[in-house]
Amino acid sequence: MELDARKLEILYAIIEQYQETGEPVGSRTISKLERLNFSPATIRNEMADLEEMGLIVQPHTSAGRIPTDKGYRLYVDKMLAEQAQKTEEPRDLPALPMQDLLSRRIDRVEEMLLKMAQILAANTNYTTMVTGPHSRKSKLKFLQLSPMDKGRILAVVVLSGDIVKNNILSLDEEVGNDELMELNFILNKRLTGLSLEEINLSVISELKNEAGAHVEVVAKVLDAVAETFAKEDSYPVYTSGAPNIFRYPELTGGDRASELISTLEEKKTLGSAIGSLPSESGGSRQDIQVYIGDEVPVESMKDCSVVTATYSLGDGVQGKIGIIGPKRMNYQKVVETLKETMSHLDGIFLQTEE
Amino acid sequence: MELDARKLEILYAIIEQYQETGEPVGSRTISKLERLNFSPATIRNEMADLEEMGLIVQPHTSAGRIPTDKGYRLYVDKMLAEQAQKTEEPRDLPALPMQDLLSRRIDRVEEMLLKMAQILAANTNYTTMVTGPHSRKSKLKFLQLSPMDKGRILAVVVLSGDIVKNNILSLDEEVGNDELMELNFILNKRLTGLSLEEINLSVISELKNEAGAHVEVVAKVLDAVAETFAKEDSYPVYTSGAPNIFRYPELTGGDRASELISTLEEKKTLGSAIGSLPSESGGSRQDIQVYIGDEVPVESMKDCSVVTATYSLGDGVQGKIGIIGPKRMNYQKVVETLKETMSHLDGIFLQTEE
DNA sequence: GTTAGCACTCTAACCCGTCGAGTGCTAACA
DNA sequence: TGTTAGCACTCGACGGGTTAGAGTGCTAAC
Repeated sequence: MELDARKLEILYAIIEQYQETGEPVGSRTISKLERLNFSPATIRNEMADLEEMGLIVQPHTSAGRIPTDKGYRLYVDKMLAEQAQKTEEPRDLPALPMQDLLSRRIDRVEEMLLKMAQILAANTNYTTMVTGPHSRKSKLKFLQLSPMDKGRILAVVVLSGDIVKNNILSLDEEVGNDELMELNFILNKRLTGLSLEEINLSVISELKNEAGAHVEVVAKVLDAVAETFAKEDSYPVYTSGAPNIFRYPELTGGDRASELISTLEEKKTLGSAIGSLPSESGGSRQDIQVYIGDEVPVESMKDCSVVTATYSLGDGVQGKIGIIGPKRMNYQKVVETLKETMSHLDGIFLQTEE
Repeated sequence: MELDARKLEILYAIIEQYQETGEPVGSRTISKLERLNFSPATIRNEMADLEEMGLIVQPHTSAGRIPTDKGYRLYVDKMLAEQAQKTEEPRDLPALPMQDLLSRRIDRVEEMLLKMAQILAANTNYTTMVTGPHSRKSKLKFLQLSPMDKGRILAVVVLSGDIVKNNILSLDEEVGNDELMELNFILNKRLTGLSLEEINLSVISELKNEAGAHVEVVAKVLDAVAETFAKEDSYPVYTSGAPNIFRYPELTGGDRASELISTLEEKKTLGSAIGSLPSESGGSRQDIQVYIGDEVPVESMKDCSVVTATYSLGDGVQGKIGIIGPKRMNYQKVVETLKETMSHLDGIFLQTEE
């Protein structure tokens, strides 16, 4: 079966119509379009072919057609190819209010990411998630021990990408102020610039030697450092716009809504599922992936599509932004919005890193 | 109309039955209970009286009865009074797995609160929210400036209650390491132990004098301190168990589910609504409040009940824990669980503050 | 290759009768 | 006087039958 230009036109028309209404699209509706001014009967013939090719289906006999995953895939691939062509976008989308993010003093990356998730959710009417920045290649930028109370010190650990984490350490022994300064110096000297793998036994034993009496402190600090590197909770996940799923009846039937909301609340699972998706920075500079239906690696999202982008803070530190919506989401708008967001982010980092 | 003991018994029986099933309760069901072994007709007479008193209603003619807000209120007040009586609880509830929290090194209060919300949600099958600790009387414990990159320094601000916040400050001028140490010393000397109100103009101008050339740094640090004190985002709100609302059909009909989830996602609004509830630590030591239906100060929760407890980290630093469920929630269990949680918390803080 | 016509199918909406749960009322009973 | 049995009544839930409308596939004509 040949997939000629007209069939494609019809497929796209069905997809776009279905995106708007969420209702199966009939032949009459299509035949009313200017660019496809044929009689319903003709359209029906073509639709039968499209169905045979597995691009559309009928939910039941005598209903209109809706696109299949395969149909969407065709549509999306075409669109992505076209987007790659035109380097300069007409940018007729309403500009995102990202200026806020830009102009604000960006002191905590995490806060900015949450804000970004919120803006994206509000603008797209889909659900968004952002994984915090992380990296295997991430390095220790510096660490700082400060006295707090009797018996407790504050250890601040900073990784590349400005990932900051505080740890309050309770000590059994008493450590004087000067000694703490000394420890600070030693620790930074030995550890700064190292990645997690590079902090091996030999480094540790050297450190312990130098630390002299304060082995306990060193051990606890190293724990804290390890924890900062560790995925488990230095891998925050921000979500926003969860209630948007209620806009799409096909996502809220049965227990689906409950399952989706649960998945979104379980940020750890979500983060590792989405965060570990490959970021094939192969071809284009813009690294945007589209997962449709069954392609989504999360069980409860098999009725959804997910569009992800990878952002990068330099030094190999990166994270993912995901937009989660119904399979009939407006891929075009989502992809463009994400691209725009990525350039904003680049702007911010050029400015910050300088 | 007299509200005698038997009427009360019947009311309680209706409430308890309705808690289990969520279905209107008929006279036959009640008459089958051992302690109320009367004929359905007798029960019906009593029920008619209870309805006249506004304690129960029929959703429609010829349906069973369900409790009104007023009915619940009576029930809850009675229960709270009884709880206040017996000082020693039999504690037949399954123990909460709070040991994890206790045994873990508590380095970040916020993390512990989130964990607590999760445990409570999992144990009660309701939705929980916890507002982060805050206080008008909160004091600056200490602050620490450290060099990060060229032109940027890390300012760590610690308030009483171990509220820690990081701020990355971008400076126009270059500040040497020794100068930074000096600034550190000056700032801590002047500011440690002060509350937000006490950091007034005279303190600030003194500081600026002492700082000499580095007025810019001082200004930015003060900004950072103010921000840490400020409610807006040092007032985090953690929620957990949002999907639990789907267990209760009366909360998910129509757009209610969507509105509830939205409210839970808008943590700021939620936090200020719940967080600003009075914590009348008047009578009992255990400060537990129950809000039923319309008493809940959040529009989208008028079909819910909310039970709150106030926790306190000493030094006037406190926050709230809220449990959100249907009006037919198991108040008894929720109140007891909250009480247990509060004693756990007390345990943790006695240990920490020591 | 396109179109009009037609018979067919399926869903959604509606009506209607039935069933069962539950009520209120009354009259009889202890 | 409080309790109970009996009875007529009401209402929601359920199932079946009908109808209206949307949309299809097929065939024959253009």
